[in-house]
Amino acid sequence: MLHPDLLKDHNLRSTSSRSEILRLFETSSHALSYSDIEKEVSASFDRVTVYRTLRTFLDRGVIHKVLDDGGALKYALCNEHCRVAEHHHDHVHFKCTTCGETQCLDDVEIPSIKLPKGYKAKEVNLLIQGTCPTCLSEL
Amino acid sequence: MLHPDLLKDHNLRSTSSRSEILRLFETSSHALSYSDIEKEVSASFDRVTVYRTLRTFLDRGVIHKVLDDGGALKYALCNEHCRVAEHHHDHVHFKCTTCGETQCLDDVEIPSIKLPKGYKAKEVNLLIQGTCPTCLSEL
DNA sequence: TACTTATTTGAAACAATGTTGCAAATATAA
DNA sequence: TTATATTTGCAACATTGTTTCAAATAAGTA
Repeated sequence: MLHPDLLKDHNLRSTSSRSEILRLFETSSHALSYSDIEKEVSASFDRVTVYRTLRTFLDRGVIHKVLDDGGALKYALCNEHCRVAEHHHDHVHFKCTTCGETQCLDDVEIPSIKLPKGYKAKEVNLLIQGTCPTCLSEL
Repeated sequence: MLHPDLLKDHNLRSTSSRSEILRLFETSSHALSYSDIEKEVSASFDRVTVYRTLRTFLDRGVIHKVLDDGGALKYALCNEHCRVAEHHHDHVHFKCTTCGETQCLDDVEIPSIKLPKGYKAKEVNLLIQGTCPTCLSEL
């Protein structure tokens, strides 16, 4: 499941910060916030480098934003469905309000939404909040 | 359309900061961020009071959060559909990436989403981004 | 391999967003 | 009018995010 050439594929120079941060995304089951990443790499890289790496990954379509209704934005790896080639992006994320983790639900389709006249949609984000299977089973 | 007793209705003491901030929401056609509000009331009230008023309004169900994939969260007045009484909250918002304004689309229904087994939803937020009628007509 | 150049990084400074503790001020009820 | 619980302002702090610029480095070329 690892993509050793994901950087090259996106025309990005291979640097240790990018490889390391990419590895974090590849091995995480849930979306990561800046602070999640900072915790892991603060010994090796500067804060600013983390922010810049995230922005670069976003710009090149390596990761996408994951909405959060709390403090900070989160990010997750793009899959085949959300390549730049696609004419528009749909994302469904589930945030567990108990453990705080947010997962991409790639298999859930957003039914087509009928917008009022005059609105033109480019990107659709659905954030569902509730309790995840793990936390539900621990109640 | 103004609710002079919206504060009393929510068991909130009537203070000038609350009335003023509530008025901003009632007269705005789009969701407001902290900085939108701060711009209007900084001469009269302290920053902290604005943050605390927003939190109080959220806690009491006067306003709800409006997701944004950029800098800061936004807020908008709750309507009849999103009272605390309801067992769960559904929100549809449209953000125009040209003018930056976000509107509540109260008339748009979120079709029911089938979640994978084990997930329990409490709140659903749909953020649609694109171009609003006003900006479309100015192209 | 060594050189060249464009890109990336770290460090410092700054700006915006958001929270907490505490004393002073004020809304409401008696 | 007074008593009390709530709200406010202020100071201090914490987190999140950006910009500038010089130093370091990745990658292509001689």
